[in-house]
Amino acid sequence: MDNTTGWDQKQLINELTQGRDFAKQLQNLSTAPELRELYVQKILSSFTKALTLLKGNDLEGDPQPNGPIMGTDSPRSLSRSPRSENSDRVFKDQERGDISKKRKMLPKWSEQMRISTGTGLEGPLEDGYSWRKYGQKDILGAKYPRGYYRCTHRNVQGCLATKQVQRSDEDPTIFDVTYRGHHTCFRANNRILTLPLPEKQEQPILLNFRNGLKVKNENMDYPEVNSSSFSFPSASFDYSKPENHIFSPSTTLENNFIGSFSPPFISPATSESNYFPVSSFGGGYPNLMTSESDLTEIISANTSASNSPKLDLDFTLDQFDPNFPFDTPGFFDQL
DNA sequence: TATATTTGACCCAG
DNA sequence: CTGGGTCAAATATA
Repeated sequence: MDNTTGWDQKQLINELTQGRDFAKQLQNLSTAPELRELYVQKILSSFTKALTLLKGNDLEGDPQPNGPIMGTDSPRSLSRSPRSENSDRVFKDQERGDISKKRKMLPKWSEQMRISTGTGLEGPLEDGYSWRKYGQKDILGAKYPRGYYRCTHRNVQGCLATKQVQRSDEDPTIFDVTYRGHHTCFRANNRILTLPLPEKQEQPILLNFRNGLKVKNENMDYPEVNSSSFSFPSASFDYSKPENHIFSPSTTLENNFIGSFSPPFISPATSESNYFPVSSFGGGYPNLMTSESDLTEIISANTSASNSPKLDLDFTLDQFDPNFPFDTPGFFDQL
């Protein structure tokens, strides 16, 4: 481990310690849900920083996940045609390398969701997006096969989002869903989530939120760190306490959400059209975050698990204010 | 018909 | 070489 990456062990320890301390404080907080969120924030920040330190700077790359790289589109699908016979593998060359790199760069995170058998919800696990299955594989040591899904709109809009669904060995009610890449397709307005057709889709979604299990950010390189990620029990969210919160309809509502770090605008539905000004997001923060996308992933994943789509009400992208107050006190704090 | 799933083969990273 | 991820022809479904 030559330290060429330049991460400072001391700093790393510091970050981790800080994270631990915040967690402790969080533990001791019996009230003030807002403060709790704040600490969760800080913990996240610390670990994110620590991760960044570990990864070193050579890994960060990829400042623009959805950038023009895609312009080269998938050489595979294009020149793939006749795979049979001879030829075919003649012209793979550099294009392949390109693609595999791309694949590696795609942000990845996973969620575990439990379903109750008998509700009729079994495989698909609706999450508001439309997926198309493109493969299934038996995984070594796993009892159940893993399903591979990609966004339905890949061809039309080049949306590279994919997910894998793996049923747990011992607990068939638990599905491990790993998402990879952002949705770049437009089609998904929150409407889809907010007013999901009849009931078929609604049920699963609600179920997810009910049991909202855990969400973890996965960097592949450090699985151990990931395993220490946070879980958000169903009740991580109680705005049932008016207390001194001014629960006024418009303004405060937003504030409230933001303050408690549950930005509705990053709900699973909106996150795909996630082209909000990144600059304002990571602007003040150097390259501490591996990449904005990474962070975004965490956020969206979290919200998807703990935030009911019903809460989105009529929130639409149109309402999204580009001047979103990221400067909310405590937001990423000193990140 | 068009669109989605199934499924065996292909390809690449480790 | 092996295992995991993907492709695309065949098949199923609307």
